[in-house]
Amino acid sequence: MEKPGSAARAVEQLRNAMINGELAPGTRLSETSLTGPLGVSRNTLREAFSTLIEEGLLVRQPHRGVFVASLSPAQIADIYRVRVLLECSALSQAPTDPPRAAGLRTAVDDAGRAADAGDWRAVGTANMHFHEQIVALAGSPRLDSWMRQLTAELRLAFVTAPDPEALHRPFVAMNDAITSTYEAGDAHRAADMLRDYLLTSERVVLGNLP
Amino acid sequence: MEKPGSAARAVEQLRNAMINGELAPGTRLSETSLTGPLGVSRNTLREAFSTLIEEGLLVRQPHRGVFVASLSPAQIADIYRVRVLLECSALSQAPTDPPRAAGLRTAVDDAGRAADAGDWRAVGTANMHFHEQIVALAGSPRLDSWMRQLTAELRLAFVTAPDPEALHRPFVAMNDAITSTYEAGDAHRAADMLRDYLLTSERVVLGNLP
DNA sequence: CACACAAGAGTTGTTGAACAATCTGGGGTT
DNA sequence: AACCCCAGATTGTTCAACAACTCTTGTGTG
Repeated sequence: MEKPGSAARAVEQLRNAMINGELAPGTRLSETSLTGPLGVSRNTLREAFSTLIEEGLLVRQPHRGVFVASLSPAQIADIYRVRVLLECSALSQAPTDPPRAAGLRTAVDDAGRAADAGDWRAVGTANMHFHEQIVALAGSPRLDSWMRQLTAELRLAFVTAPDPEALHRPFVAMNDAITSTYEAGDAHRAADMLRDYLLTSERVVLGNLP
Repeated sequence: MEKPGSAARAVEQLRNAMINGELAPGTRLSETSLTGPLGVSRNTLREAFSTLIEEGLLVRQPHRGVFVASLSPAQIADIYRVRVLLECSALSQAPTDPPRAAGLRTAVDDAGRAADAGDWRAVGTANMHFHEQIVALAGSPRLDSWMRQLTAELRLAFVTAPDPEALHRPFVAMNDAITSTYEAGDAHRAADMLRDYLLTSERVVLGNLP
């Protein structure tokens, strides 16, 4: 068993609070007023801030404080540009003989179950997991880490969306179709589908901003 | 003018010390014994460590200390896999009408001058700058940031090389050729050349490990 | 009324010290 | 040689204090 350590625990709590929407983008995180609820000292809290800043979930304005990151349309467009590059490359170069679709399939199934239950936040989580699994096909730990960072940041754009169902539902079926195409051995066609998928996803996300 | 702040200054000093080879990979950085030379307190030093760990230049072994990262052959192979993906994509999709080769050209010139002077460390710096400029063609701030991180880590593999000339000299001419091909408007051929370039570079780096 | 400016409060940046938790190395025992 | 235990050293964490900076407020001046 791992022993998280106070700093790592604070990081986890803050990250979950942001993903669950309890901390809206743009809100200021005061150091002194957070030491109490998190039960850590100011120094440890600053260390937790540092890692979250490196992950892009927080931004620091010197001598002014740290704020929950809020993505501009330009930043979202940048994220999708990178996603197209990473995911399509990984999928089109993935082995097809045999295909390694186990991770994709479980993510798709999770998304389907969550959609049936109407839990759109869980659908979003499963969808992000699906895309992380696509990048995992490249077999690069570094790309995996970067992709996790991308999905974490992108979720900040989800929590403020007024219509989460519109944001996540259309993509469950697309995930299934892409996975099936890849399982059938046609990685390049799956990658083409994925590219279209990402472009429409970008439009949907940009259309759901405040 | 910017006012770096103590933590940022310590980060800069440590990073330069690593790039210049004064801190060999694998050496242990004791907290107490570094507060003196850097003139910062232990807490500030730990914050500096945190950022360098996030950048991949240091690694922390819990309750044992922080060490200068040393790249395993597998990690170097991973870096080159990612470089091929990023750089070749950026170059093949770069605009050719007109080509935006100004940044590339200045980096090539810098490398040439440093090679004439026999300053191989400066040649390596200019070469890394060349590749950062290639990724910059994609126009993505995020990719720029990731690429800077890659080059910084890769330099850790350079400082221990027994023959720095063999590590950097062959690539000055190749940079020139790739830039000329791109300037002539053939981005795809330039990308193909770059791919071969990177594969041979990987072999050279792996052959120059301790 | 509009505006510049100074004082004040509040927050962040940094330091130093203290204590707990953990690793390291050596000595003794079997 | 293998094992156990202990002292020393180092890291992990917290606390308290002060300096540096920002923002707000209030005041005086034109």
